[in-house]
Amino acid sequence: MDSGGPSRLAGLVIARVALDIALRKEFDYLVPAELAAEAEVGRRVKVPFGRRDVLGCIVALTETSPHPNLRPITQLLGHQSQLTPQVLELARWIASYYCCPVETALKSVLPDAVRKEHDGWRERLTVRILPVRGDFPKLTARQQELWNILEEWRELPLQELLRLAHTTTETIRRLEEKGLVTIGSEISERDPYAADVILPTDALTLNPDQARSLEEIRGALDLIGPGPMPGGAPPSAPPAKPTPAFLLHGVTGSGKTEVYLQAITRCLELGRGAIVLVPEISLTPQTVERFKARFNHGPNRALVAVLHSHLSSGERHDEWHKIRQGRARIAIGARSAVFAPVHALGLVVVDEEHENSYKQEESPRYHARDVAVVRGQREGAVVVLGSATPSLESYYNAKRGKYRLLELPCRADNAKLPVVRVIDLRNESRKQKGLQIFSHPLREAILQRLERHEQTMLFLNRRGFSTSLQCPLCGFVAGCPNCSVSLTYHRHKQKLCCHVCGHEEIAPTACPDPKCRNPGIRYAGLGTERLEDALTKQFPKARVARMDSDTLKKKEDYRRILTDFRTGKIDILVGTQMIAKGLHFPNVTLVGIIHADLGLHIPDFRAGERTFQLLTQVSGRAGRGDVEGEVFVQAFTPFHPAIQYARRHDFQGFYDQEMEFREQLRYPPIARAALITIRGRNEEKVRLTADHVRKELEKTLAPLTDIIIAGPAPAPLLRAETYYRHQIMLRTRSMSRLAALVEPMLAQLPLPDDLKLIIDIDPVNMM
DNA sequence: AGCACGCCGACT
DNA sequence: GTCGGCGTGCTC
Repeated sequence: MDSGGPSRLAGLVIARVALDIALRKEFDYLVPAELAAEAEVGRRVKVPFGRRDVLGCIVALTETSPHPNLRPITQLLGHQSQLTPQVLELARWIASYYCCPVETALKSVLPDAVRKEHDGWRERLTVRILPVRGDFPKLTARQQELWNILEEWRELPLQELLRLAHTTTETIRRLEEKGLVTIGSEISERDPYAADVILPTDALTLNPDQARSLEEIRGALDLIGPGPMPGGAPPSAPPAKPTPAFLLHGVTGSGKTEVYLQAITRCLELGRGAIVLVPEISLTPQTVERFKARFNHGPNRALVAVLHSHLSSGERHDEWHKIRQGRARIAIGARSAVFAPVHALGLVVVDEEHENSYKQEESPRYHARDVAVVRGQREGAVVVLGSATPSLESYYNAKRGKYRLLELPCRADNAKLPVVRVIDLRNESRKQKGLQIFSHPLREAILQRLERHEQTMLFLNRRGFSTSLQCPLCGFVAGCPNCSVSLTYHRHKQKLCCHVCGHEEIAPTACPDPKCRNPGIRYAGLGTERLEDALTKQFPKARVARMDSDTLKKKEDYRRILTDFRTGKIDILVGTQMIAKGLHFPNVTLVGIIHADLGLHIPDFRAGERTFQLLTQVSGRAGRGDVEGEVFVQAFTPFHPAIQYARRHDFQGFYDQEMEFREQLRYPPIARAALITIRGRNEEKVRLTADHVRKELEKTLAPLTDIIIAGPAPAPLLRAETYYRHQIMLRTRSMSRLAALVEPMLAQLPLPDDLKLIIDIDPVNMM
């Protein structure tokens, strides 16, 4: 072949490959004839790259390439294409919308466990009985015992057999020699929930609101029609106009999950699969169990596959393949499960759609809820977003008809929403000498619950014992050496900890300033650790447990504490926002929010929205049985709208009020935002570069008439993990137009290599 | 991302 | 005279 011109050989197959390294460039390779039959778009490959081998993914097949001297693909990985065309297209959309290289988007779309060069299947030695030919050989007692067990199981992994029969490999070898069994290596699928006993459940009776919502969703599902049945008619063409996503706004305890479950039932009846997204934190055994209990029984075992970060790499590999091979029709998982390669996708549910954990805080900085909506649209699947406290973005979309609003205004069992009392901590500190952690009414309420053997949950969104360590004589405050925050005292560890970078140091007993050395150093501010301590002192008879990321060291801790609480071994559960999510315990009749305005004064335009959501969610933990619940909200700014609307369970009121503010300042959801951060160790350099980036942006974005460029300004947390950060915020009506202009500009912008530029589209965390 | 090529300072 | 610093550029 001549080496001067492009490769253009008739009948020759050329694969365009996106490599696993983010080069913003795709490379062409020859497909050797012996691989041609199997090479398809979406297949992972190993290719030569320079003097080494690199893994990548075929993104297109062609017959021509502008490049001479193509090298051949070394190897096709796995047994089938790992990326369905739909998921590949989704990755392309993510790259263009979230301004990142396609390679980066592809990385998120396939779990690491599936991207590896070698198959992730677990092979185990397995013992299987053989049909007995001729006379049954004579066996020793031990061998006979073993045979009896094997006759019952027919086939068993060697390790399990050893455990079951209390014997050794040698005995099994004897049976093999006698021709009774074979020992072979076989793929054995891991099942992360193997140990769980899950009893099947039937559909619950819906109340009228639930039934109406379900009818609407079913209607939309029927409209997209049946999926490809095995051997049946081909699937009907997707409707020309996709159904808008549903926003299911249901108060806490309104039975949203039952609506999802019954919608999924219809989806399965249509021969289609479903994805259920839940925030990582609520991906508890209870949640998974609820889905498995409804769908994982009868002839259709392994219908539900689970994807989340606590699985081992091998478990994740196997769960993913269950979905890819069509053995699982329902994928349930956190953020990245939105990419699950579900066959004939019919329904995507995003539970607690307002949750910030759906936003990935590293590139690609996608929002799983928004990706779900886009995926649904493209694949003609129905999307249901559910929340008791929808994000303003979603509610706004519902108001202007982009989503269809479904409402569940009542609790499913007709229980009343709890009575919420707001306590003015300013008055309390005047009445009592100094500030008490528990106001008088809250203390009385706790005592009452202890007497009545009812349970209490106390919520404080701050870990540790004290927020800061201060010397009252010289004014010294212990700060983090790497970040611009003060260190939190953790008494149990006897350490000062940075909640931003994880830095820890021994807690001093005197002022560390050599000129001061004052032993009267003070710990100020309140965290969950101190709250727990105060409880055990003030209510010595109460059994108290704390749940925050400090007490959940092991995988099982979460489950253990919740089980203890459920079974009544704990009277009072203290925790951070971890306890705000989806847990329901009928015996909890009191919820106390120790410091409601903690998150209210952080410099973030969503501070009010977050507080409203948190208060509403936490309040929702109270009173789900037949006893009415009571909530005490302690606050220094009791008349703040976020607190007052939450007190009245008035989402609509909060929305209207908050939207006025967003409209005035043209903040999301009125406009869309993008946050550009420049970070580096030299603050001056960061500042100057940020100024320069702004000038470049002004030029590039001139065609956008509605653009607002704010900043650069120091990030609210100026220094984090030793890096100084300055930010520029962009706002516009059309993010896709902005992204299309900004991405190429940033890609070719020369930056000093000790600086990094990060672009975050639709940012959630402004710090 | 890696790795080579390439052009200027302190070593055998 | 050579080893080695990391700037620039390339890999189908």
